[in-house]
Amino acid sequence: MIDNVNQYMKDKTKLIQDIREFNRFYTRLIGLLDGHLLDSNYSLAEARILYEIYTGRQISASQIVSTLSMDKGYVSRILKKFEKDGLISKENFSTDARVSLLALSEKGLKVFHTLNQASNNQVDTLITPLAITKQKELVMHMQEIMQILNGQQ
Amino acid sequence: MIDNVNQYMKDKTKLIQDIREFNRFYTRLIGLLDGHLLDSNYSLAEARILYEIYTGRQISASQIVSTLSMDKGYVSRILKKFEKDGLISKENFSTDARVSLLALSEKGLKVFHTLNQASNNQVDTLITPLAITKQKELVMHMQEIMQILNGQQ
DNA sequence: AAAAATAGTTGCCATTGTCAACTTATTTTA
DNA sequence: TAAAATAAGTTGACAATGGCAACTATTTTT
Repeated sequence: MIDNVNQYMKDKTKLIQDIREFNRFYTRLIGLLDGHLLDSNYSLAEARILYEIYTGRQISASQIVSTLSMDKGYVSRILKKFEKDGLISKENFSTDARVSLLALSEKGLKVFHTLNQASNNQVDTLITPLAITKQKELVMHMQEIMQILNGQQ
Repeated sequence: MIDNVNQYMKDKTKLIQDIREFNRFYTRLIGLLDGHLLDSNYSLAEARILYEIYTGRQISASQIVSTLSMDKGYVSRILKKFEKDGLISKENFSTDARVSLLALSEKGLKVFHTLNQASNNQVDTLITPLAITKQKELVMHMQEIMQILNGQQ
């Protein structure tokens, strides 16, 4: 009985180590990918926010804050910069005057597509050396991980 | 023929989108894990360097620079802080006077273990809700991803 | 032996990010 | 329904992070 508990603990410790190895691996990988994204005038944080606005269409600042776990002051400033650069438009949310809904302007969409294309190219470069079957396996494993960690997709 | 090429492009575009979705997912996850690590006096960059010294034992600054893709000036400063805090010792490398070999001191080891334990606990919390079989599957998928992206493990 | 390259340090500086206080609007509670 | 609590967003102040280039001291290359 005690031995079973011990064995369980050892197994779990091993699993935790393995997960952390992956985390380090992927931290490095993402660091490389994101680092070189910075040929543009936009930082990683900015690109992430831009992405949220793009997919969210009519998203509020506080939604961005919570999905990206960023400081609201920080997000506020970035949004201000986006406005100054003409990347987004704000619209008053009908039923709550505290809230503005954000959307990309023409120009914002253009900037987004540029960044997006750059990111696509990086991932393309990453997987191009792999056989197509390997590429598909890779994605499959990624989706499984998301499924497991999310409960569902 | 042309159709085959088109189909191939479409498939690849889809794969790239899927990979980027995972990257965003994992960026958020790692952000959450690392963010809360900062109850300590050490930043993520510092923790990563500490980890490299721990596992590398007798590692040089330039090795850290290259494995973590960090600026050498930045690394130099962090190492100086570690020395000031008494976390590391430097030893002259016999055959090259430009190089020092770094190792954790007693105290450095203690700090490392504290940070390490905190990280372990976070991962533990992450996977505890999962059935053990799911935990094992999770790790398996992670290892497959590393294998695929690294060519070999 | 001169030139080029490498390891590491330092100064300078811009960006990034955190925290708390504050305003305005909304929701909850008594 | 008035007061209190909460939420959205802004702003000021400031610290932490990190990039870049110049520099010294070695070592390697030509």
